[in-house]
Amino acid sequence: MEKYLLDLNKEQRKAVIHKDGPLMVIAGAGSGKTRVLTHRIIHLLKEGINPFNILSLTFTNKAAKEMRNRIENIIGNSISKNLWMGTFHSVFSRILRFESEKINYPQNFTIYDTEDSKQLIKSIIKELNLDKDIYKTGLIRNRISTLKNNFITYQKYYENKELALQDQIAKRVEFGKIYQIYQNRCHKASAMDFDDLLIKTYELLELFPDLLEKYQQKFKYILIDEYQDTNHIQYLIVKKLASKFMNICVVGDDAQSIYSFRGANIQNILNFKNDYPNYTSYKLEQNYRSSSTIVEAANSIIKNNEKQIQKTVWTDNPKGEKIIVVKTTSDNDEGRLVANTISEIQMRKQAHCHDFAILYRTNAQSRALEESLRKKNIPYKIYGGLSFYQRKEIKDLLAYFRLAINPNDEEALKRIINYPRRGIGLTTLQNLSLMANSNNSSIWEVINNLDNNSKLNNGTQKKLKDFALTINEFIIKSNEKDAYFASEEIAKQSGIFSELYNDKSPEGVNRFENIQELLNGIKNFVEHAEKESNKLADFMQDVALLTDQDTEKDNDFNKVTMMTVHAAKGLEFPYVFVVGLEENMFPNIMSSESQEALEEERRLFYVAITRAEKRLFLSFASSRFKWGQFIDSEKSRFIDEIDEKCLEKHEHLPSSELKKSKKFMLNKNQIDTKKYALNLNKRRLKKVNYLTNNDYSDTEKIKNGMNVKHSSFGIGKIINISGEGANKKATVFFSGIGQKNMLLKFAKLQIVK
DNA sequence: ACCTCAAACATTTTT
DNA sequence: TGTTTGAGGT
Repeated sequence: MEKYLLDLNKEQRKAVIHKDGPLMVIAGAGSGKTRVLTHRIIHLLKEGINPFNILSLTFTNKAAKEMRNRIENIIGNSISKNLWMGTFHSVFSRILRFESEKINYPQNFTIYDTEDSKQLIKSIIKELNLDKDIYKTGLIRNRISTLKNNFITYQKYYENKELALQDQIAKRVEFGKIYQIYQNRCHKASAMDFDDLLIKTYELLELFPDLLEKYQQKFKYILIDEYQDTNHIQYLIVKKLASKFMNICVVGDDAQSIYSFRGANIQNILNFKNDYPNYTSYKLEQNYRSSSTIVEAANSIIKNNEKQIQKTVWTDNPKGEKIIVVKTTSDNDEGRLVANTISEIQMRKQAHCHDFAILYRTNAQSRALEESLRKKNIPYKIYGGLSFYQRKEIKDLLAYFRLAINPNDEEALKRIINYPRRGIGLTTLQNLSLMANSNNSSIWEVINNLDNNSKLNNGTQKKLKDFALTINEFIIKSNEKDAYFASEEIAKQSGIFSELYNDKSPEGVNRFENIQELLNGIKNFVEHAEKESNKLADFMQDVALLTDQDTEKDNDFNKVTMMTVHAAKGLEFPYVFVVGLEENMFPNIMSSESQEALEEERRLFYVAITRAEKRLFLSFASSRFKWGQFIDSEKSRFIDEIDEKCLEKHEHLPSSELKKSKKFMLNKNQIDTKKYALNLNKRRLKKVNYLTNNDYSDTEKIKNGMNVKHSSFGIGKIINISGEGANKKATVFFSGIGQKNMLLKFAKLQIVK
């Protein structure tokens, strides 16, 4: 037997060497799902299948990368690099760029991220003069996205009475109009949102039989990871592609389907047998990851769900220690508990930071945990939240890049037309937008073809012409020079570089460093790219599809991982903390209405605890700080669903500094109301301070040359005074920060002698 | 056009 | 509690 088949168990091996035809692998948590996929691909290659004929779709870029690496290690880079491997979105965007003219898009189309989509919807709602309290941008975007994921275009929406009725009930009668305009504007901007990448691919295959034939021939073997999380449109595409050779292999676990909010349809995996009647299926039920206690606990939870494919996950692993469940008084207390436990285990067992993960239901929970870890000097990394590419300064610079590649990109243009300041304000932009809409062109086309427009005064026209000149130069540079050269030029000439360089505040310095990091990344890209594909457009192709996990830095290696349970899917850690196990939190309040939603929360919890290899810690707080006040909370029902004999329950006694006020601890409500009152008082005090300051401040006494103290900037020197009375202003120089103009009325400056 | 502060608002998960 | 929006002033 070949070496690569030796380290597989019987079932795994059957799945790997299965001949042609539809194949479904139901893989329980920790049962070696990725191993089966990679080995199957290796097996196909060994059997002489051309790597160009294999399409492997994963859920994240990271998973794709990891698979490619594993395959490369066994079979070599020259073969593995030719595999089609990536997320649905990245693979299909590549195909769409290749075939773009067929669907009437330029090759350099932009990919709008969620924020771009929201901004566009916001402007459409404004232009239509609709009530923004009824038409909430987030909701509208979600609805459009859900419709698209179910392959309901705006045309189909108009034909569907039931959907129209839903919107009538929600008093959003203009929804269809917004959807239609949104779609047209995206097209006019040569932009696609995430969902378009799927829809347009399907349309491409539907409208052009020759293309369908071409890609069916190309992708003779199709493998799909995390099949339980595919949505309807993905399902349709795959079905079309696979319909000729039927060599489709799907791997998944219905018990880990957690993305229904994104349109994932658990029916896809449950109905596989109907779609492909002559299918074969294997079940991987042996768990290699977790202690038997953890496996048993996981089983006891998931059996509460009604809808599922029957399977029994078991393990040969030792029993291990019991799962610790701890009740804490507050979210901060929970944070301290986690931090203390981590450092304790680290000392006793010589575990490394990267052995630990803290998982939570919502991103907002990271704050309290972060604070506790910082206090204990435990290094950590947070995934999710604001990723590198989402930061303002990065998005600003990227917007210039986007414009250089596709000047019709409306959202990019709006973002930077007045950043850095060049005196093109809201009124001008509104005018431009109106003109663009009326002659059905893009804003850029209006700006680029200005000839003595009567609606704009001469000064404004001059500014716009200058802007057009700049962008046109960027277009030329990005076409002619390599990505690094072009991006550096753009960073400098746009004014972003100096804008950030001159900001010497700590945040400003950080922003400047981020810009440099981006440029370094581009430099790296150019050094590794082929000559013919080292342009800025090549670099920008996938940027919108990158996430936090794809940009891991080297120095992030030995750190405690903090992430949402969703983000933890597919990962494993020796020690796992699942925090915030409270009703309305986990299960989340948004999911409490329906049985289906609750079952999904349960699957999410199942995913959470099956991440753990050795030890699992569950915690909940009886009170949590939210929206500026303490909210009482109850233990999550999921804890009670776990088999008692797997658990060891504790109540966490707060650390020493709180023990001093022990008498308050007798009644948690008491301490909460106390804290709350204290907080209120603080706020009131702030207000009073502000008022009194107004009356008795040193406003009148402050003179040029004096040293003053500011609450956040520290000591500075007055270098200029202007205005009188309430409008009296001072220019103050703070060392290390720079000059600031401030109204004395508000600045609360104290004279320093 | 730009700047500032206070009021209003908001948290589910993400390619 | 943080962040975004809007009013009102320059």
